[in-house]
Amino acid sequence: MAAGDTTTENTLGSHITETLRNAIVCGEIKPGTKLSEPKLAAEYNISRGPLREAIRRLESMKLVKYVPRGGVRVTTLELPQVIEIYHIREALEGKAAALAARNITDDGVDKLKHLLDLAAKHMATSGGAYLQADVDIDFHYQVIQSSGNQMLIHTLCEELYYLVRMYRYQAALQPSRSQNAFKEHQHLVLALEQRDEELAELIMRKHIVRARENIEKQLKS
Amino acid sequence: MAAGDTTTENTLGSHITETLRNAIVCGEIKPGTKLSEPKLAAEYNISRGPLREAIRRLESMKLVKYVPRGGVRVTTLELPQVIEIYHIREALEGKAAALAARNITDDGVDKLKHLLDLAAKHMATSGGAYLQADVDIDFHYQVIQSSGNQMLIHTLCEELYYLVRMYRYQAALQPSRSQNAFKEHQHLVLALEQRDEELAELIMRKHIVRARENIEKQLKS
DNA sequence: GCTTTGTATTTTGTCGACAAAAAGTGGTCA
DNA sequence: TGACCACTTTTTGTCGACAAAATACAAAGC
Repeated sequence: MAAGDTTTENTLGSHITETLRNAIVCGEIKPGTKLSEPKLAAEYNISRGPLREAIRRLESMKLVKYVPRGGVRVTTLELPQVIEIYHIREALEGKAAALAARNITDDGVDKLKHLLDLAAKHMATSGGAYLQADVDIDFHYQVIQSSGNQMLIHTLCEELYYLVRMYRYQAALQPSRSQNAFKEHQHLVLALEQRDEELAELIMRKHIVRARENIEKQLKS
Repeated sequence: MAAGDTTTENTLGSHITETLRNAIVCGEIKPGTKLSEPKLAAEYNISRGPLREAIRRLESMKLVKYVPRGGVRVTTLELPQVIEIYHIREALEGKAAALAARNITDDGVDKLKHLLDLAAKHMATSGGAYLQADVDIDFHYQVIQSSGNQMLIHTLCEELYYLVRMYRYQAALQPSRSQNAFKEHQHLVLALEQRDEELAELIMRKHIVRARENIEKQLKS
């Protein structure tokens, strides 16, 4: 399983949160579906209390949209929303890269290099499908973690990234940009190794801008 | 009342959320306090159901910290956390300014100019206390709204800004930087009027960097 | 045939109660 | 005196039930 999974908390509420979160992210519960509390409670053999707690948490991850007295519906990701997300990623991950350049340890750099190695092997064996693999997301997670900014880490990894994953599952990105994306990651590691904050931020921002442009281009067909 | 207040939703849960949110932001419930569910429920004459819903929402605003089976405590803002927040603001509001330069209407520019006028009057009458007034926050809200990015607007205005306000209430910022901050706002409006994305982003980022540096300097005494 | 109105059903919002876990209390023994 | 243990109290997690609101549906009127 990829990075970023929260530890289980031994309570029904957090367990059902994870279950529903995965189901939504992976598309098992389709976008636009209305989440009926009685049905879900029956399905998972729990009462509505913990279920409502889970729904509130999914709401803060923006995976569902809640209308008072109207129930909740699974978020539908249309192109405009995806573009919005990528603008936020550009700003936030750019800053994360800058902070990482300031705070990353030699050990952290090694971890990133290791992930690049894994990616290279993966691309060699599976015909260049870098972006579809979890190793890409793992790379971004590692950079974010290296920023040392706890609130930034939480905002990105526990709130925004579930939406990113959700989009990936339903978009099934073409691997066309894999070669470029991989090289951009290599550049970023170089900048981080030199502790160059401005360059790291610039590279990360361009990386995400290109990803967004690729999505826009792709979704016009 | 300042901008950014959510509309009431006619449900006990959202009502108690607003009540508690205001109480925490204004410092009526002190940082570090444990929120006891039975006591709060008795105090506000509601059951624990809606109260728990409110707590989950406050959690997503990062106003309280929740430990499973350990209850919730009101967030304590120490200098490191405040610095983290300002780094995120720098990235997010910088991007908001850039998007605003792209999307703002002439009407939006007029609104910002009107806020500058209000600020000028306020400074003239109350001896330069610009930053302490809500008109400063209103200005930032208006810029963010002009970005047109709904998710960015929500992230900043409904999640991050309550923490910013909370810090303001407990820090009682000195008005020393008011003159400079006001001028920086003027510069930003100029850039927005010219629809210069890069300049708007740069000005906003510098503006927030300076605010952060001011806080760091001030809190070393 | 389409709209509208009134009824039935489902669903959400809210409550009070119980069980398990945590925190607090007091007493015993080294 | 201080550490450890048993017991009590409080608090959290969970459940089932009820009322109001929303939805679905059927019959009546145009």
